[in-house]
Amino acid sequence: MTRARPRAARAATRLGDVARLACVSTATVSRTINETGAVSDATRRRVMRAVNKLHYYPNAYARTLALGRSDQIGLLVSDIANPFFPELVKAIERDAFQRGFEVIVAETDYDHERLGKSVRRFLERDVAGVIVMASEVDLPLVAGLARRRVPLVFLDLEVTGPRTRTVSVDYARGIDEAVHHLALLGHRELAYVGGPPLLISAAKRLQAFQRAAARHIGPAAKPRVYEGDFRLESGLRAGGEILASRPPPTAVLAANDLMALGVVKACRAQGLSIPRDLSVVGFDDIAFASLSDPPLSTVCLPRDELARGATAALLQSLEDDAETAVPGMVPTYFVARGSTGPAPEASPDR
Amino acid sequence: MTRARPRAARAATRLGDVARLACVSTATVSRTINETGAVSDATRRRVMRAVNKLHYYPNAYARTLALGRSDQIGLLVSDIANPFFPELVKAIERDAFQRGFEVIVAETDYDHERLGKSVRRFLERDVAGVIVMASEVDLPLVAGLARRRVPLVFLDLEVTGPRTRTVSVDYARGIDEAVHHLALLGHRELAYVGGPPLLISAAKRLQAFQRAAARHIGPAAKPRVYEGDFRLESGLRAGGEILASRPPPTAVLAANDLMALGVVKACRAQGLSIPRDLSVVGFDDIAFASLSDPPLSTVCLPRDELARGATAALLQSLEDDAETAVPGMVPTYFVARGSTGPAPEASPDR
DNA sequence: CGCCGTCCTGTAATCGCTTACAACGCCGTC
DNA sequence: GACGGCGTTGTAAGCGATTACAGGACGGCG
Repeated sequence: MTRARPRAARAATRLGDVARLACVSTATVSRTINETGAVSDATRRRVMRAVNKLHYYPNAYARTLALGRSDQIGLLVSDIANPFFPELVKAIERDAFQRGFEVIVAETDYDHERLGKSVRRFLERDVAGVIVMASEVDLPLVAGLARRRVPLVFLDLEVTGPRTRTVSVDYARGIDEAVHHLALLGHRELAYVGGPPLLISAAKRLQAFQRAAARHIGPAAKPRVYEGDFRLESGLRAGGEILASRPPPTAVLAANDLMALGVVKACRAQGLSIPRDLSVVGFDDIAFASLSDPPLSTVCLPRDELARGATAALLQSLEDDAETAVPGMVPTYFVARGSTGPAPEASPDR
Repeated sequence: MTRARPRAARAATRLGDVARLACVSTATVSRTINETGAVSDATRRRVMRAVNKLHYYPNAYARTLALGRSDQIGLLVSDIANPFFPELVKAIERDAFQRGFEVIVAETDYDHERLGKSVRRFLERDVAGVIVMASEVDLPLVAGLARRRVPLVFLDLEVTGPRTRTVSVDYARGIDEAVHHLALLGHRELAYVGGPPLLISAAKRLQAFQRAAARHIGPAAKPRVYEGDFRLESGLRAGGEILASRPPPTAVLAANDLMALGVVKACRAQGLSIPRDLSVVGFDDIAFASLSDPPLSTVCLPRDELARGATAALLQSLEDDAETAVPGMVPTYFVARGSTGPAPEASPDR
């Protein structure tokens, strides 16, 4: 258990120490360091010398407390081990840093309890705003943030409310391109590996897929849909089921690259060749999509644009208090690589 | 620039508000919430009701300031977009959380200035300790932390000093296994793609490689060494150079998987087949090593063990003030997959 | 020479929480 | 009935910064 951790023994030097050494008041030291208020050259030099001599640096907690604001923004993601996220985190941190903010990253691990803890942590830290890129958000928790009037930005999740902005993803375009590509290659029997149906982003991807299938394959097409959880293993499992199904589909589209790679792995395990026996399309275009075996055809969701949209939207919320939420929209587009090819000649029946 | 951000308008409810509503003193509320000190049942209930009614949560900054400690530990990594790191971060966060600590992750991006900023941030946050897994550490910065008597744990970097512990990596074993494996397959001309030579971890890997080559190929073997920077692009570049060299090597070992995948990509770009034309071995065993084309033979550096070793070492530093640093040692081992095969029959000359 | 504005600096209140210390009520004991 | 101890609660002094406000020095001007 966590108990009785003692007050830290190491005593950092404080503003007062610097003040004493420089023979000035703490107010003057503060003004010098923060360049707020006039300080004579001679004094400034004296103070700076003391600062350097004592290796002083301000205590962030005291500073935040006195200032009444933290210049931190929270970023809530599902799973940093999913390679989609580090790239996003990096891009957001870069953007935020330039504007004078620091990012606290919290991970939900697709788990409601952890989500709750993360939100609480954000509140305790008094974040200036929160960017959410995790589908498993529930409303009570959003309410917690809204009550504190914390501006929110949802990525790929159309949540509306005061001080709430949205950067959404145009799934339709990229997925439509992908299905069109498959249709042109002669595929008629498609399968789809989706995310947890309760996740809105998963539902939207599925819907985009079904519309595209109806359009490009035909309204009677009833592609089979398998349920995954966005992790590789679930793609592997779904891949096994897909290969066992009759008639077997000739192409599979997965709701993210990890699951698509899982399907690929399942095929390899059965000695099948991609794209000869099965075409596979992923979603996200993570860095490894282009390195897999074979390079994965996928729908690219550009991280940089998402990040830029997110920080822009959040800062807009912070500056204007205006409720004029201009929703951002990030496009997606299909990238053809090696995992898609012509449909096999004969399908068993039909 | 960052100026004149106003004090936040949203007023959070404070301890005092709860106290007033519950008709008790702030001391009692604090004792109730933190379960420190006796509080009668009736009072506790009254306080908790007020807490819930007001949606109160404590202000982390004030709390930290009053407590004089932060229960945060710093984690310094080079690059979270390198897939080796998220897994490590995750494992460390899990471990630390169980022991009541929170992790602040800072990224150096292989850059000294950012390293400096990160260290300063740690100091301003008064972290209880720091775990470092980034090779580009320079001593002045370590000194900054040491001066504050902050316990340090270095992963894969034998830094000695007071309150400094080390978890090191036994490169020799895995790399020796890898080279032995290549030698058994008949390879005689090896090439190596290393990291920046100034990075100690890169130097150690190289040294382990050279020793292994001398042992398994012969003391006269002079494998060519190419310099990369641990990023995929540098492997791609090195791969190009390797393929252009005469006589071409028959096997390449890279100092991490990303560069190895770069080499693979370079081969594919030239229409060469792996492992028929060239065997490639990586290092780290990131999740995608097993999914690349072909699955990458690599030396596994187990993240979980590294994380466990790190948190264990840090907590030991925090609890005992003893200087009895028991250095941890994490093994590495070779994993044969599809990117290594028999050496091509005829080599052009010799 | 007195007054006033400008610059610089110091005093002290404040941010929200923890906690040492003191006070109080209640019981059981001698 | 006085006293000591225990359990509960309140008072107020920090934690280390920021900053409103006041004061002092200095120079220019009438």
